[in-house]
Amino acid sequence: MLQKKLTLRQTKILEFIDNFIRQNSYPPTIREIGRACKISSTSVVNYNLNKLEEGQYISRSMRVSRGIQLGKNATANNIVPIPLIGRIFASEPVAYPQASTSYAPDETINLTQDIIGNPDGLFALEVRGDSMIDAMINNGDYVIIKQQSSVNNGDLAAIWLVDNEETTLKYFYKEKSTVRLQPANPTMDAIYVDPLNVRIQGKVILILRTTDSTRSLSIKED
Amino acid sequence: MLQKKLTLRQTKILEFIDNFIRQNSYPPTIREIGRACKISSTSVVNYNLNKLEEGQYISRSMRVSRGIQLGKNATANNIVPIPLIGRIFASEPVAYPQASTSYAPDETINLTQDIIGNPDGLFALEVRGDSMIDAMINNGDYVIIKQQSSVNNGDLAAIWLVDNEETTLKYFYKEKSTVRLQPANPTMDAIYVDPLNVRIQGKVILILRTTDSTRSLSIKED
DNA sequence: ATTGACAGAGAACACATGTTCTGATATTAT
DNA sequence: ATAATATCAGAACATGTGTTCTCTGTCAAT
Repeated sequence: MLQKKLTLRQTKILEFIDNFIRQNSYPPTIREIGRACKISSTSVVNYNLNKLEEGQYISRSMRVSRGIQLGKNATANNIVPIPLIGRIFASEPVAYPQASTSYAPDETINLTQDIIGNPDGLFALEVRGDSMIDAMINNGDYVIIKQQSSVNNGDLAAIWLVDNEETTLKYFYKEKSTVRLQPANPTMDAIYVDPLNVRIQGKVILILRTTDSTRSLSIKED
Repeated sequence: MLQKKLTLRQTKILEFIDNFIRQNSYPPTIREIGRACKISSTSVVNYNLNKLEEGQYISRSMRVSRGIQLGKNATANNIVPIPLIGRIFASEPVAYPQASTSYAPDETINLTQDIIGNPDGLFALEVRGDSMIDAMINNGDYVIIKQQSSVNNGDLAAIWLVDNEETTLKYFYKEKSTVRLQPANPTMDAIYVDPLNVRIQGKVILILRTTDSTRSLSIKED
């Protein structure tokens, strides 16, 4: 899809719509747009809105007041709720999210789609204890993990070590006959384990750390 | 604030508004609500909307079509755009966001309000190089900082060291006559500096790390 | 210079929409 | 039971709001 060039006025209108929705959580009317962008005529606003719709910057619902939505060529910031399904301790397995269609976990972490990308199969874990310090992850951090049973070389993965009966977060490298697990902290040495000993639980997508001790990460609870 | 009990009709209305907004990204009109909830009279819808507003489930903009927002007793996840104003290098000062009213930065990081709390005075920095590794912050991480000229003891702060001419992120402790800057990594020692040598630039609220190498943190650019 | 496409201004129209009034019915307290 | 209060229905009203029409001005191509 060719991205059409916008006139100065159209950019101004688009920005105003974006800000207006962010501020009021409902879209502006044609006249409100005109007032903000110094356009006296409603038809001119209407004209430019149609141009914006042609370029997929917005989409309009005809004959509907405030019937403007931001299109895919504007900033699309959908909120994605990520279920917080547990905490990583040193020696406990990670509980998987049940594949229930109507997931309604007690706690969720809300992020925007532009940060986490495809939200499918994502879940969040809270890190407890210092067991993950070799991955440069602190006590209290949240890790957002994409659930998958294999990862590429170099990915930071959540790995269940069968023998040790513990989950660690390390960079994964498959070598000839062993698996090298490289801590993120360069001052620490890698460990080498038998492939049969590793169960890949997922790939770490994001690490979230709130550093304000006066208020912990506020999470929606029921 | 006491949570008022809702009638069946009010719950139905609230649910409809929630779904409608999720689907259309603009709020419904009074008549649309009435049609969906089988209420023939607009005044009855209006009446119940006022009740919902009293209970903080929604808030209304008087005399505005579709002037309904979900209140704090409903699910309220406002997206907060945080301007990305620069990158921390080892030996460069941090540029502050200009206090322009019409802020329209080239790049923003979008988070939800429940994560970052009060969005005032927030800005984001990208960490470049390994200079922050003693704060357990990696190259490529994003730090979200609340702009303030003083911090409490124990806060993780962005500090400009005048003599060294560099910005570091360290835990701040004011002691009798010196300032102790404690790295987050417990294997590293604290440094002690003269209070006159430190310029507090802000307090670190959040650290964001994308670990997926195949896709970097996508940020809105113009 | 002439044309045609594009952008804009202003006015008018039709209808959508929030508001308000009167009165009826249900629910609750005393 | 009776009064008081809450909820509802219907209608009427004023204004908000999208749409459309005509006319004007700008700018590039011929």
